[in-house]
Amino acid sequence: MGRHSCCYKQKLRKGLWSPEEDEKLMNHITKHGHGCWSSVPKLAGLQRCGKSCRLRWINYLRPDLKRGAFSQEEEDLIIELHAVLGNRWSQIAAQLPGRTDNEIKNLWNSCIKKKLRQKGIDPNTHKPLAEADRSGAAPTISTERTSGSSDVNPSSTGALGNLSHLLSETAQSSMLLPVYDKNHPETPNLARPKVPPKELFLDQLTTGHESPSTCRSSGQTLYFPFQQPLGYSSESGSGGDGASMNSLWFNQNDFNCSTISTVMPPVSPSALSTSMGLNLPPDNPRHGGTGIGSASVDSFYWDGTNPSSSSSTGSRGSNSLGFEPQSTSSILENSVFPWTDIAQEKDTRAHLGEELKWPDLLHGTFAETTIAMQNQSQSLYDDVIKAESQFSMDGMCASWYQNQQPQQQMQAAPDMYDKDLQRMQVSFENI
DNA sequence: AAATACATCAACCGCTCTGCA
DNA sequence: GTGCAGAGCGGTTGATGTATT
Repeated sequence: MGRHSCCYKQKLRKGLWSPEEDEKLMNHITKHGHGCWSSVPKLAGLQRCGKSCRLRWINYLRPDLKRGAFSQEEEDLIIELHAVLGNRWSQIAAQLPGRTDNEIKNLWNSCIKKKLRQKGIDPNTHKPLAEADRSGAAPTISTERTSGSSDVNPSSTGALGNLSHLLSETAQSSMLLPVYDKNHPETPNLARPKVPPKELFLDQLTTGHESPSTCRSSGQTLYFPFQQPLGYSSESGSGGDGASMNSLWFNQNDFNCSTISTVMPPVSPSALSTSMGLNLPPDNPRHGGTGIGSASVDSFYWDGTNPSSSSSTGSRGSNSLGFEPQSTSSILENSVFPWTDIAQEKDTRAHLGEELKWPDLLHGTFAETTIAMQNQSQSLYDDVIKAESQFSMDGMCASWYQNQQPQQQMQAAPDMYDKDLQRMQVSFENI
């Protein structure tokens, strides 16, 4: 264990940051931005390596950081995201405004893991411990870098692991997924959104004509425009008996769009209905989110070309669901992100109650709290914008995407998706 | 009150990825 | 195509705080 290469050149400080160091770094970045991190310590007058400065800024000094305890909603979201993403903390953190990957990682390792085990859930597989034991399978979400970092192993268990089942179920759930067909050049490739949109449904995947390999997130997350809340219990009061617990887990037989959609914040069907212009058939329990396995979605599409109409062209069948993308602010106003208020409230309480830390003094905790409250909506707005920019689907969003996305983001899209698409492709080949 | 165990969290380390010359 | 440097990520460690004995 040697000192990091960038620290060899000179004797650099290590360990905890002093208030003076924090202030120097804060002042420097506030005035000049961080620019090249390796030059920050020199410019800021710090005996630290750039890496250390970066870490300190990202994890502690950044003004948009949310401090205080995690809300239950945040924890639930982390669990759901972890089920899909594995130990990709940075991607999980991207879904939690104001939270850092380090913070989430610590929470997971110190707290959530334990809670899940107490509930009888294997934190690695998100399945009941008993079931995991029976299968004798190794944890599907590896914690060892040598085994391909922390990717979810789709060949065994876990949310993505159920994708094969999902694909086989798509006769009853023609759900849109980003797909790419190299044999069909006209197929809209997400990586090249200028190609005209074309609706592709999951059932096309099952024909073997389509590969999901264009669905990719690069340091980002897969996004799906709908969400069924998963049943991870907020409370552990049911005890550790996996059979009696009220928590739900990702079961291979239960995987469906709700599982995939866990990468989106929890959104109730009603919220979708009211907030996103999603028209849910009132008497169709399949859309009611009554539980895992009940969320199969019939032809479910997003008509980006006609955002004002919920009965726009392209719907398939009488029970097709047309929904329209509304403005993000509208979505927020309608509480599509239900944790927001709760988290804010809890965070505010935490702010008021907890001992002031040095950065709080630097920023002025109370002022920051107020500002944070004021900025929360904007922050979430930005986050959603970011999320929307990362989400793209064939046929569903291409035209909307073209209308909404800045040219820069469109150009960035190809690279955004390549890596994880490759991973997914490999995974699918192994199914 | 002291010792010990446990929990939490900030920071470090090594690795991979990416952009550039 | 190759090598280098910077950025970023995830795993791990160690210090500190808290609870328990």
